[in-house]
Amino acid sequence: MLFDIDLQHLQTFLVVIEEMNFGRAAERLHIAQPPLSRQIQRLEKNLGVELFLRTKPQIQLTAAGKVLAVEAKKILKQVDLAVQLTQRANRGEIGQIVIGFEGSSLSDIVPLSIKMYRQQFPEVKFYVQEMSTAEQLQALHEERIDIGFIVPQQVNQALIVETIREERLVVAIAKSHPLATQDKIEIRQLQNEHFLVGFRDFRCGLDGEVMKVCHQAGFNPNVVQVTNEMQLILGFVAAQMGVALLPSSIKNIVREGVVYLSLVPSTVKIALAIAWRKDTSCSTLENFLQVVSKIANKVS
Amino acid sequence: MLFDIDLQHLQTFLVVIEEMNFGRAAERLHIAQPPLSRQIQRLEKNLGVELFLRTKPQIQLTAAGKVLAVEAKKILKQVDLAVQLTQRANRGEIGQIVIGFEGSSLSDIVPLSIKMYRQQFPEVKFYVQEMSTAEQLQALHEERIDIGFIVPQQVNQALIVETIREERLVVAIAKSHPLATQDKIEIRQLQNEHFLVGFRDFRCGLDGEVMKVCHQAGFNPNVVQVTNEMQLILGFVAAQMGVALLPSSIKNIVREGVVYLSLVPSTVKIALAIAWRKDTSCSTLENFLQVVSKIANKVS
DNA sequence: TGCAATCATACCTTTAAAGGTATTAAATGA
DNA sequence: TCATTTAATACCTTTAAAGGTATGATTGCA
Repeated sequence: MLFDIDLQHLQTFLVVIEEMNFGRAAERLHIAQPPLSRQIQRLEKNLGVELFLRTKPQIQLTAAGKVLAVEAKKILKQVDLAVQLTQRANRGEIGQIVIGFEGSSLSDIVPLSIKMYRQQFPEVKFYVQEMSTAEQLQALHEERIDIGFIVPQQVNQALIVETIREERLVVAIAKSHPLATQDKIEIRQLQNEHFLVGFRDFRCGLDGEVMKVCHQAGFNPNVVQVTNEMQLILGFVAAQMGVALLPSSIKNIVREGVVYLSLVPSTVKIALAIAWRKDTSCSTLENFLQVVSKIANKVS
Repeated sequence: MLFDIDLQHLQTFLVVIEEMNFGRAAERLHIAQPPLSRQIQRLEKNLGVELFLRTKPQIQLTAAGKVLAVEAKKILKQVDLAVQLTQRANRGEIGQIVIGFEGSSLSDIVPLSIKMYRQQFPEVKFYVQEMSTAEQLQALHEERIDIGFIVPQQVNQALIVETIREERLVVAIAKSHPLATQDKIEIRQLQNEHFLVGFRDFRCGLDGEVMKVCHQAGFNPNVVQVTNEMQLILGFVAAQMGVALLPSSIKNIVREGVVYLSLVPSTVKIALAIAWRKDTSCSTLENFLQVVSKIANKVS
């Protein structure tokens, strides 16, 4: 075999070099001198190279021995580092977390969670991307994201979904709009407005909830598919292109030209959930999940 | 022990990763599946880290496993390199040779030997320095040089001295000097001249031979200690500061203003020898010694 | 010449790991 | 539900290496 090299032997070899004396080296290693001699002999045999000249009063390193001395130190250092890194990864201290989110969660729970998590695990990297609930579920299966902030729904059993809060809905409407003078509004009052929604399907996620609310109020909303990005939606609202139905935490985002009206009755709610793969082997994620729960309890 | 990591296990681990299947990996390693499973288990136990998720149809790497996969590859590569380097050093293919020389050997035998040796071992570095025979013997003991080109003499038994050639002596004299018109000269004709010699002692080496030759001719030379460097000596000769007695191979160095006169009788000779440590463990040097012998036979 | 130091050798015991076969357990999928 | 796949477990043998003690060989030094 090519790698008939034993790290233990390399370590022993370095101790012998430090002492330049088999007896003392053996003492330092808490073994007798003959076993140590044989360990070095075995190393030499495995390499096919003589490492020491056994000149009597004082042994000497051969040229090859000097080369190996340098290399062995490097190897042991690298092995040590590898063990460290592996164990740290195991404890979730290093690595990365890719987050998907839809809607308003970015306005409070996601940044707060990341901030708190960072205090404990500063070396974990975050990648955050906005996508619809449906896209997130797909991305979770394909392992493109590690955790999704979604509107809860029935999912494949490979995933776990945990609702972390419920929010009331608010209507984002242009400040100049006639209806904007009230601060409460009923859904039926909006039946002639354009509803700004995302590009994707309406069967799930935030847009799905919007459709459901309208249908329950007895009308089919006049939707305009614009974008999934919350900031852009608000931009379109300000530009008087329509109204948007959003979770109330959106109120954290104050935007010129846009006002938020509470939707009545207040029983109309939308839930936010986190979803992740059941078989996740990632301690980074497990630790993050705990932080998210803690933050969710505080915020709501 | 810290390094209870077995390189064999790391290699096995990488094969399992490539196959992502214990059975196939075992097959590739020509062992049965249970021993392979145990090897991975042992690796995991030694690290204190789970590397695979044994999900049934398809195993998965954990986050820590992914980290180790990267590190293990690096380690194995480095070990491989270390073995290569050590073995090459053992064969004398890499390393360095420090040469000391006195007198004229630099004008032919040293550069020719280095040139020939380089063809076979291009990666060995050479360091060449001029010093007297006495200094070289000291430097050999202190391992500051690996081989010396000296005027042969009795040495400590830790060194080996091997004469490689004998040369006649020539007199380097200024072209303008009255004696420079002849092309042979007897030593007694120089008894009133200044003899340019090195800084160091006259009991051995080239300068020692010069003293001996003069004493045998019945006079005590009028010496001027200038420098050990041959090129500078020739410079002083050209500047008419005196004459120098040098081995005939110095004639390879043609210098404006300096002529070389053969010394008669031609029985007056000086030997050149190489010296090295008996306990040298250096294959680079052993190979170089062979080359030097070959060159010495050709040149003389 | 004999002593001290130092590493190698011989010979023994113990231990750990590797390797094998047979079987079990779990999970998927038809 | 049953067959199939796949890894783990149980149990065994063999082997290699580690460890020990006693002793021998070499060499420098007093």
